[in-house]
Amino acid sequence: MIINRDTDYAVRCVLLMSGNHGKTFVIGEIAKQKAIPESFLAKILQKLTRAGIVESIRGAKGGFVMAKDPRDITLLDVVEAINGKIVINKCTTAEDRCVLMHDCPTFPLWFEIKQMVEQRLRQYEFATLAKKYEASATGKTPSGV
Amino acid sequence: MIINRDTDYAVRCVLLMSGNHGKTFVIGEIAKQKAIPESFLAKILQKLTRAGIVESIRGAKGGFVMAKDPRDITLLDVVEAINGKIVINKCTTAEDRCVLMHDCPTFPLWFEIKQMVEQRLRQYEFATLAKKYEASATGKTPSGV
DNA sequence: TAATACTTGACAAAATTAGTCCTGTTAATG
DNA sequence: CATTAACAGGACTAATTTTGTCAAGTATTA
Repeated sequence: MIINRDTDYAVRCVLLMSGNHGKTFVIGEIAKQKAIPESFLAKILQKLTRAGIVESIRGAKGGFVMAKDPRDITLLDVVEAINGKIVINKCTTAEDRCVLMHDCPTFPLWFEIKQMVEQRLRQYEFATLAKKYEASATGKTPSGV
Repeated sequence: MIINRDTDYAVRCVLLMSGNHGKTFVIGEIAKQKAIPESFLAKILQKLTRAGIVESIRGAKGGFVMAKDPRDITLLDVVEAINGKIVINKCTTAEDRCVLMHDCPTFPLWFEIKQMVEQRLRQYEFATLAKKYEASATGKTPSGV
C-alpha cells in the first residue's frame, strides 16, 4: 500500500483547497466536507504545513490556505509530505539495509520501481486534478468522500 | 510497501530454487541458506505451492521442487502468490471502495499506477534473475541474506 | 512401524496505522 | 485586556496488520 489513510485524506484535503485557491478553511469545514476525523486531519494539516503545501493561520479568523499555486503541487509532493519517500522494499532503506545486497539481483529493481512510481506521481498536479474534480462535482455538495 | 517481509522471503526462496532447477529442497535447508525463520518459511512455501510455483513432496525424502521452468516465473507471479493483487490505495478495492469515487479525480490514477508496477514486475523472470545471482555469488556460501 | 517432511489451523508478539485528547500558543475583537 | 477562536505539539490509545510460533495431523519411505 503506497497510499494509506492519512495520505488519502491529505489528497482529499489538498484537492478541496486547490479548487478554492485563496480561501481560508478551518479544520472543521474540511473535515466535514471530506468525511475526515477532525483531530486526525489536524495532524495531517500540520504535515502539509511543514511541507510548505498549505499555510496555517493561527488565532481567531485563522485556518489554512494554500501556500503555493496548485499548479506547482504534485501528487508526489503530498504523498511525500505525509509518508516520506516511497519505499518499495524495506531492504533498500538505511535502517533495514540488506548486508549482502551485492549478491541480490532484485535489489536494484526496487529502486527502479520506486523511481518509476515517483515519476508518475510527479506528473499529476493539483490544478488539473481539482479542475476535473469541479467538473464532475455538483458544486457545493459535500462530495468526494 | 509493496514488498513486505514474506514476499521478500519468497523471492529469496524462489531465487535459490531457480538457481538449482530440479533439486529437491527441504524447508530447513532453504531457511538456513536464506536466513528465513523456518516455520514462517513453511507458510510461505504453502502459498508458493498453491500458486503452482513450487511443488511439495510429502513424507520422507520429501521437500520442495520448482513446479515450472524459472523462465516462466516472473517477479509478479511470486508477489501475487504471497500478497495477492497489488493495491496502491485501498479505496480501489471492493471492500473499502469509495462510495463517491465518481467525484474523485485521483481514483483512476491508483489503477494506472498499479498496472504500471505490475507490468514492470512481469518483465523480470527468475531464470535471468538467478543467473545474475549465480554470477555474483561465490557459489555455495549462504548468500543474499 | 518408525522416522521424515509437509499441512493446517490456532495462537501470539511486535509493529504500524489510525485516531484521540489535553495543554499550550497565537491572534482578533469588543 | 479578557475572552474567544483557532492552530501546535506531544502523549496516549485502539485497531489492524505483519511477522512469526506451535502442536496435532497426514503422507511417504524404508
